[in-house]
Amino acid sequence: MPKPAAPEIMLRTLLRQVPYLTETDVGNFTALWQRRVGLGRGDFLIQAGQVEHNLYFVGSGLLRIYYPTQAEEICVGFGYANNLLCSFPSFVANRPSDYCIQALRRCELLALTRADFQQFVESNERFARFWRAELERVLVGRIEREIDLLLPEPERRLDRLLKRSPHIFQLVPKKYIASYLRMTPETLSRLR
Amino acid sequence: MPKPAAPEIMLRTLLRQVPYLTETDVGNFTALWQRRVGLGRGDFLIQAGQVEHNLYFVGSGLLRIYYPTQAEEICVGFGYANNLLCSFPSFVANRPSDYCIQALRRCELLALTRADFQQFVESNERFARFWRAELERVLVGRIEREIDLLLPEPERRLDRLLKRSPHIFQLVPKKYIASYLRMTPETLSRLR
DNA sequence: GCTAACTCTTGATTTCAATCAAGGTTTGCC
DNA sequence: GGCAAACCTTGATTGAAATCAAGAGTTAGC
Repeated sequence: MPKPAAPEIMLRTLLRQVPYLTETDVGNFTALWQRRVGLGRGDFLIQAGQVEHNLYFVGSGLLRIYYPTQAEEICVGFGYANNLLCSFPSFVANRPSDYCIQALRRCELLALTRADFQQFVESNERFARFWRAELERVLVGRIEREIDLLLPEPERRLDRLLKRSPHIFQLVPKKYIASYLRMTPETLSRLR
Repeated sequence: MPKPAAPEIMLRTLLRQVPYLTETDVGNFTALWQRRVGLGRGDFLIQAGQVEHNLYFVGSGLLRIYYPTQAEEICVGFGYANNLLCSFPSFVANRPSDYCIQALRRCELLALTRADFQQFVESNERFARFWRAELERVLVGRIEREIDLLLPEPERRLDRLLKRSPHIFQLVPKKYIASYLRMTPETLSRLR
């Protein structure tokens, strides 16, 4: 296996794929991601009630985003290597998070503050366009995910996830996938 | 009851609330909404398989957005007066819609083509900011809706909708609300 | 205003996923 | 490498919501 590239390199490489961002844009933006965050298994990136002040880039590791209720913890998403991650409603509205984000294994992240991020978006028209496209992409993903959750049959929900994100079955412990699919680990196990 | 204002007036009035849009921005934008669409009860604004070329503004009436499956029609949202409406994934990605949008009663809409819309967003930085803020707002709404759907108890799902959107219980036939809440009309009825 | 279609409610029964329980396996950590 | 904790699977039972069914109430359209 190749040694994973440093997260900064990977972030820069990914941004260079965006055709309308200039090399200067990419350089200026990646320069803002100064803070490195390391997490061990079980550590929290954010707990419910805290305000999310940062956007993160996952260099390596795996995290889960969950909504804690009195009865249970409902898994609503995962953080993978080479993806952005934050408690989004808290980040954009600057209000306490309803969600917890927890490392499921050792993780390495880069962090960028909301203030730096917002200032950059406001000051760079091309980057604003990039962010708009990202928002649209994520929103479309959420809308598709809504269908997954509305299907009454556990089997159809599983089918859709298998089609859309087969890789998570290799990465993520089944019990979290079960929660994400709104079923018990037993039900998921029996469907396989 | 006051006679409802013409949809153009209402659209203009709403946009004027946005502090960073100038009067000229508002005027230029509303001028693009030329086409009026009238629908009768049961008519379709779009059917699954068609590509959504328009963004709509609902002047009056009520519509449902649903995902048709072989077994059933799953309701994923509603269109109300004074709101924007479209089959979003189809509209932004220019691909066939997975959804149908149907009038539940007589409706009056304004339409704007994707081309006109995109061109305006690209050409007006203030408006691009407005659209970005809209995307963030809608995305946060979707994320909250996801929790609603993940709650295993029908009662808790109903509770959350009652808190978030009590008005829909006055506007929308219960059977569609039941589908939206992932339960049968019988279950919804018994919970009340 | 009348009629027909649609809607909502209530009751009886069935079904399927949750729960409870236990054994075997894998993973993480010292 | 070995131990402990976490994880996955399988089986038996339970329970809550779906389904089936019927009747009352409401709405839309002529």
